[in-house]
Order: sequence, then C-alpha cells, then structure tokens
Amino acid sequence: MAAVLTPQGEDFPRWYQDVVAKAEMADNGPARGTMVIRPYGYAIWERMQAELDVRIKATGAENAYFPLLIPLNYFSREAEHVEGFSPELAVVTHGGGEELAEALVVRPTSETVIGEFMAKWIQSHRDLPLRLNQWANVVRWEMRPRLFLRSSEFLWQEGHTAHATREDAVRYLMTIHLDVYNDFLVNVLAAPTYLGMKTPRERFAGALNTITAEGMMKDGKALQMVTSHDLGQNFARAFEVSFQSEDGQSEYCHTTSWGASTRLVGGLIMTHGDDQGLVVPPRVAPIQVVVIPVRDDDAVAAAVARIVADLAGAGVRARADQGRGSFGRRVTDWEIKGVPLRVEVGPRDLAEGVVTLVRRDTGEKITRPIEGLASAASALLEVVQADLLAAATVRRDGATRDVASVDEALEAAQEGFARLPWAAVGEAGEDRLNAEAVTVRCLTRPDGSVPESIEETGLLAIVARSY
RNA sequence: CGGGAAGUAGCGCAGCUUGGUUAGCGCGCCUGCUUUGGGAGCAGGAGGCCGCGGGUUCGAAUCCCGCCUUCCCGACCA
Repeated sequence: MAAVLTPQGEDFPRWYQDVVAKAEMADNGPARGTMVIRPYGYAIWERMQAELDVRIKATGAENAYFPLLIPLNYFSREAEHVEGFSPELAVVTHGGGEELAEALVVRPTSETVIGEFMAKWIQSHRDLPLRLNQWANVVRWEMRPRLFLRSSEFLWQEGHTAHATREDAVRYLMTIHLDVYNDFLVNVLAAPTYLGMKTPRERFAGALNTITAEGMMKDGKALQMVTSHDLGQNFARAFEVSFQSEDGQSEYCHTTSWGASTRLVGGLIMTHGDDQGLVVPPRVAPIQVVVIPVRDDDAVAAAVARIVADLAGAGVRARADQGRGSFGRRVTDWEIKGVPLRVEVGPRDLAEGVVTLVRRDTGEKITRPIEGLASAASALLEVVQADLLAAATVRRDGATRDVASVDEALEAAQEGFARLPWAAVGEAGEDRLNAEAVTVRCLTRPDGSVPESIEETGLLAIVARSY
C-alpha cells in the first residue's frame, strides 16, 4: 500500500502538514498566517474547550467577553508590555472611510482592556478575588506562521484575575496551572509535560513570573502547551486597579493571566500522531468509535445502525460510515483522522454474532460479541486513553537526558530534551544555548514540581529546541 | 525580517533552459455498470485569469521588474 502521508522519519514538518491537510483539520487562509479551521479540526477544539471550560469554572472563574479593538494608548501604559508586543500588533487606522483620531489595536491579548474594567468594578476587598475568563480570538503578527502552532490569528481562552494579596494570586495561579491545565493535559490530551517557571528572558512581557507546561513532540522538540502569569502589581498600577482594604487603606490588586490556545491542536497532532496519521485520545475525540460495514448490504446496514445506536446509548460518540467508497478506503480515511476505535461489521461476523474491534493506537484487532459491545467499547476506550498517556510518558522520559554541562545539553538537544542544574547554565549559558537555537524551556524542581522562586537552590533547567 | 526553495485543475507534478495554434500527466471529482474482509476495475465526462500587476515582443505559462502567498532554516512567539 502506498504511503498516504510523508513518513515522520523522512520529513517531520512535511508529515505535520500532510496530517493537517489530509485529516481535514485546517487550511491556510487568504491573508498571511491566517487559518481556516475545518469542521473536524474545530470539533477537536470544541472538545478541548468543553474540558477546559468546566475545569476553569470549577476554580470559581466566570466567562465574560471584552472587545476585539483596543485603543493603542492602552498598550503604552505598561512599559514592558508595550515593548514586548509592539512588533506584533495589527493596528486599525481607518474606519468608515476616514482616518481614526486614535488608532485601535486588534487585541494580541487582553490584559490592558480587562485591567481598565477591573479598575471600574473593584472598589473594596469584598470585590476580590475577581476571576474572569474569556474565549476569544487574538491577532499577533508572527514572523513565521504555521497552522495551529503559530497562526496570525488564533483562538484561545484567556483568564484574568485580581486578588487582594500576592499570596492569594499565586495560590490561585497554581490551581489554574495544576488543576486546570495539567489535569487537562495529562488526563484528557494524554500529553505529559515538564512543569516549571520560565527564565526572565522567556517571561511574558510585563509579568513577574511565567509558569509553563512544556510538551515533547515526536521529533524531540518542545512545544509550550499552556502558560500562566503572575503579573504582580504591574498591570494594577498601570490601570489603577485598586481596592480599599479592611483597614481602610487603598492598595493595588495583584493580578494573574493565563491562557491555552488552538496551539494545543498542533500539540495533540505532534504528541500522538504516527505515519498513518492523527491519533486522538478518546477523551478529546469528537468521534470515538467509527462503525464500518465491510459490505454494504441491508443486513449489515441494519446491524451497523443498531450498533451505533447502542454505542450512543452508552454515551460513546459513535458514527457509521457506509455507502461510501471501498472498505479499505474508509478504513484509511478514519485512520488518518485518528479515531481511537473502529468497529468492522461484515456478513461473516454477523453469522457468528460478533464484530471486529480495531485500536487506532496499536492496530490490535479484537473479536467481540455484538451483545454487550457498547460496554466493551467504553472500557476499551479507557484502556486506550491510559495507554496513550503511558506511551507518551515513556517517550518523554526516554528522550530526556540528564547532563552536567551546557556543551552536553547542546548535544542532547539535537535529539530531545536535556536536563541539567540551572546553576550550570545561568545567563551566560543561556546565551550560548540560544545562539544554537536551543532554549531553556523551564526551570523545575528535582521532583518535577513548579518552583516558587528562581532563587531556590537545586533547580533544574529543561533545555530543548522548540516550536 | 535575514538566508534558501516554490506557486500551472481540488491535490501532487511535467512543460519554462531554446517564447509560437486547442497547456499535459497521475490522483481526486461527475455518470453508468461491475465491486466492497486494508487506499477497487472498466467505459464515458466535467474541470485552467498557468499566484497578482506591469514590461519586452507580431506573439508570454515560458524572458525582465515589482508585489502577494506557501514551505524549509534562523530571530519572534500561545
């Protein structure tokens, strides 16, 4: 059988593009760097949204929506923020056929507008914490766009919170990072990451601290999957977000922001995909089971319809694919799309009252009675979910080398990740790494937890090439 | 934005060096029949501002200039 996709080992970037195209995930838009997300790709994003949204709300945050267009002067109120974002702003200068008195920025992120409104809404310590989240699109004029990974316009959720104390802000930020993001990454995407803090040079513009989850792609490069920022009082000062404390003093709030974007779809593709195409973990899969008749006759069609109904009744996202092309064609199409389980139904199976279940991740074929199939499939989906996480964890650990020096880290980073004492890197070491297109992805504690401060002793640097 | 490659049918490509009538091929698509346990076969058919704009020329897919877009390597980044 001829290869449908460029093999990963031959040309990984090409494989990625082939998957995006052939799995009908997305197309390039007409303007540079823009992306048309096709129904299948969008359905995966919607699953991600649903899983994240419920976790975000469980922390006490509420959804809201702020405007796309932000007055340009908002950006100059926080010095580092304006410096960081100016190069990539899209600016609207004309409206209604006339030049605008003040240019408007198409939001690259919303700390500024949201800060402005938090200032209006917060008067008293009783108004705190204020925890907002919005699902929105943002625009950043990126130098080198790639579908999902870095598009000029992308979709995301951005959370913004204000707290009375730094302690409360940081505590909440860790809840978001661990209970929302890491839980989602591990238990839904089956994508283990390295958790840690960014070095000062990799920090978000205007933040005191940025924490990250760095995923390992199958080519050994890193991808920042999510990000959470401790903004201290920087934005609160810039936008006058203050409150009256219990003892009557006026104080600036401590704010946070945190986001997860459509980049996650790219991360999903490169974490689990193989030479046959996408591999979608069951919990994010828009279609968990596809039921394919081996032969399109009435008896088989009736059995297929019954099986799909049973699966749906058991809460499994299932669909049939019949009356379209040959059997082999249908099989490969769904393999490319990464549907976790396939049920093959043919006359020979029906005669024996069984069907064939095929796992996308391992290719394993299992014969099962039609009776009780829905519960067997549900159980198998959970096994697939767990096995994908286990396999990804083995890959991550296997491609991470503990080294002692910057030179060794540079070598290890050609293949995967390197882990070494941060004390052996430092600013100078970071310069040397960056000169070779390698970066410190994050600083982590020896036990893998997120440091509170870069001053902690014994911190480890996770070093890699990245997207 | 620097370095490299490329834009010809939905996708992948040939044609360009050496300008010349109706611009080809494979896959896909449409119709019909036969098929269907791992990308089906046969027959018939549809589909092109040759990326955009300008120039040279009797004549441009082909030569020249500008721009746009895509891909790869960097710097930037969710």
